[in-house]
Amino acid sequence: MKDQLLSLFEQAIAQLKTDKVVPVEHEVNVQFERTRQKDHGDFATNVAMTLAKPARRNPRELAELIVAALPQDSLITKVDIAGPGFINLFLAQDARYSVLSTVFAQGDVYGLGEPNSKQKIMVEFVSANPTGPLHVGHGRGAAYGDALARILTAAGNTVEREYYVNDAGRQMDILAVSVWIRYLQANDVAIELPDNCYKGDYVVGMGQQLQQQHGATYLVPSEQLEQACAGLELEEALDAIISLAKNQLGTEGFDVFFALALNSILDDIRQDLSEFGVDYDTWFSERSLFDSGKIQRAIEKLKASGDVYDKDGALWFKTTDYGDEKDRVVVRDNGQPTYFASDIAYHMDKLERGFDLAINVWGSDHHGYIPRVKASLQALGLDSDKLKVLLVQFAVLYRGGEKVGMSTRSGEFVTLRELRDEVGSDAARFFYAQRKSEQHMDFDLDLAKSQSNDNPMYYVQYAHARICRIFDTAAEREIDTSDIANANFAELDSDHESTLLTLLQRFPEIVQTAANNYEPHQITYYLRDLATAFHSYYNTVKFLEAETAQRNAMLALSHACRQVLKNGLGIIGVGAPNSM
RNA sequence: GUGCCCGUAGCUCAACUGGAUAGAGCAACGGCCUUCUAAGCCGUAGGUUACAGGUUCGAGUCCUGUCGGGCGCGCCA
Repeated sequence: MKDQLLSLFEQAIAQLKTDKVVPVEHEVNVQFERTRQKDHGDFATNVAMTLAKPARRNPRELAELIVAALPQDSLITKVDIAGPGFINLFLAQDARYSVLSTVFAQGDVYGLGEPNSKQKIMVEFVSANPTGPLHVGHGRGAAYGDALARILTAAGNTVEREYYVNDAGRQMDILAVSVWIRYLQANDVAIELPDNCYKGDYVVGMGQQLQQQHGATYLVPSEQLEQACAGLELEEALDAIISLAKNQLGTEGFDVFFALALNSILDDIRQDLSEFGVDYDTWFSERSLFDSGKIQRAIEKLKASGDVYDKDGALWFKTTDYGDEKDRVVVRDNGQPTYFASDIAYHMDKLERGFDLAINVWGSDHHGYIPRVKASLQALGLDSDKLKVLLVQFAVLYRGGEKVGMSTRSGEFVTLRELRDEVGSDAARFFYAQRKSEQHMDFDLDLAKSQSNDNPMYYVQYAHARICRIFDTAAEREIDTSDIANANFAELDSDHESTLLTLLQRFPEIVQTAANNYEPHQITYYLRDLATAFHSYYNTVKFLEAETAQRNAMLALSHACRQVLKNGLGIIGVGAPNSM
C-alpha cells in the first residue's frame, strides 16, 4: 500500500525536478503516515513541508504543484491540501476491501513476514542468577524478552532464545553453604543461618532433602564453625564458612550441596518459565566457559592485541581506550578471572556463533556495564554493533501502598509463580507487555491480583470469544457461512466498518514497527484498538439478522477481525479463547 | 559528586519516533440487557505534557539549564 503511494509521489517529484521546481540534486525522502482523524483521509505526507526550503517556495504552494504532478491512479479517490502543507490522501473503497481477501487467503500468517527471510538473531533474556526462584521483577524481563523474540520471528527473522546461567562465582558458593547449613539444622546441629546467606524457604527444603538422602555424612560440629568465624565481619565470616565447608567436605562433598542447589533451582526456573509460555533454545553455562578454555582464549587474544596490562598483581583491560570510564580488572591478583572475564568470553562466543544481531535484555541496573562489554568486542576485533543491549526498568512493587523488597538473599520477595497463580500467566504477560520497556513501572500487587478482570487482556480476548460465538450461533441457526470469503464487501460502507478495515490493514505495519523498534507494547495497544472498534461495531447491529448479502459481508469482516486478534495475541504469547 | 534512564488527566500508561485539536484504561458521574456473551456499548467530566529558555513552517518528542524520582559508579555477581 505504502509502496504504491511512494512510487506515485516519486514520479510527481521527478516531474518537479525536470521542471526545475525542486533542485535536481536534492535527495527526497517521502514519508507517509496514517492519519489520526478521518477528515484527514487515510494517509498523509509532509513532503511539501520538507521540500519548501530547498525549493524556496511556501509549503502550500509546493503541495499544489506536487498534487498537480501526481499521476492518475485508481488507488486514490481524493487528494486534499491541508493545514501548513500536508497532502492528505483518500483511498478508494476497493483498496480498503482488499485486506479482507488477503486475511482469508493468509489466515494464521496474515501480518507476518516471510519466515526466515531476514536476520539471524539471538535474544538473551532473564538470565537470573540460579540462586532462587524467579520473582516478579524477572517476570517483566521474561515477558518482554519472549514477546520481543516472537515479534522478531513474526517480522521474518530467525530467532534463538538463550538463558545465560551464572553458575560460577561466590554467590553459588554462598548458596551451597546456605543449603549445607540448613542440612546441618535438619541434623539438629545448633547453628544459626548467617544473615547474608540465602534465607528463602526453598533452601530449607533442599537441606531437609539432603538430610534424608545422606543422613549425617556431611556433619561438622558447630564449635568448628563458630571458631572459624570468630571475630570476623559478616562477609568475611561467610567466606570463612565457605572455606571450611570446602575443606571439611572435600570437592565431592561440597559438590553434593552445590549441584543439588543449582540443579533444583534451575529446574524450577525452567519449569516456571515454561509455564509462563517462555521456552529457550539454549541454556548457556558460565562454568562451561572455564571448562572449554574460552575464557583463557579470550584473555590470550587481549594480551596479543595489547589491550591488557599488569597492575598491582592483577590483569587490567584498558577499556578506557574504547570510551569506558575507567579500566577494569579481568584477572584478580589471586589468579581468579572476574565476572567480567566470563562475560568477555561469553559475548565473544556469542558473536562467533554467527548471529547477525545479538540482543541482550538486561535490567536497567546493569546499564553501566554496556561500555565495557562493547569495548571487549571491539578489542577482540568483533563488530560491537552486532550486540544490542535493551534495558528493562525494574518494576517497583507495591502491596497495600507499601513498597515491597525484592532481595533474593533476604528471601523477601514475591515470586513469579505466586503472581501467575493469582492472575494467570496470560494476564501477567499481557500486563507486562503493555509497558514500554524503558518506562519505569509501578506494579500494584493487590490490584494485579484482586482486579485481574480489569486486565485489558480480557477485553481483547472477549472480542475474540464473541466472534466465535457469532459463528457458533450461525451454525445453530443453520446459516451457511462457508462462502463468506466471496461476499460482496461493498456492503461494508458504515463508519464502523471502514474503521475496522483500516485497522486490519494496519496490522502488518504494526508488526514491522514493533519489530524495528523492539516494542511489544505496540501490539497490545493495537489489539486494544481493534477490540474496541469491534465491540463498538457489535453493539450497533445484529449480524445474523441482516439480509443475506449484508450478513455475509459483516461475517466476513468479523472473521477477519477474529483472525487478526488471534494472530496478534499469539505474537505476544497470549492465547485466544473461543469462549469465556 | 558524576554518568545513564525517567517525569504526560486523581491513578496506571499511550502518542505511528519532529506533525494537524495530546489519547486509552482504571476511579467518578449519567444512560443502554426479552435479541449473536453487559468481561460489552453510548455519553459527561478530567491537561500550562515538572519548570525556564533555545532550535524551525511545527516540539510531549531534539539542545541547554533548573527541580524531582530510579539506577549505576567493586580485584561483587
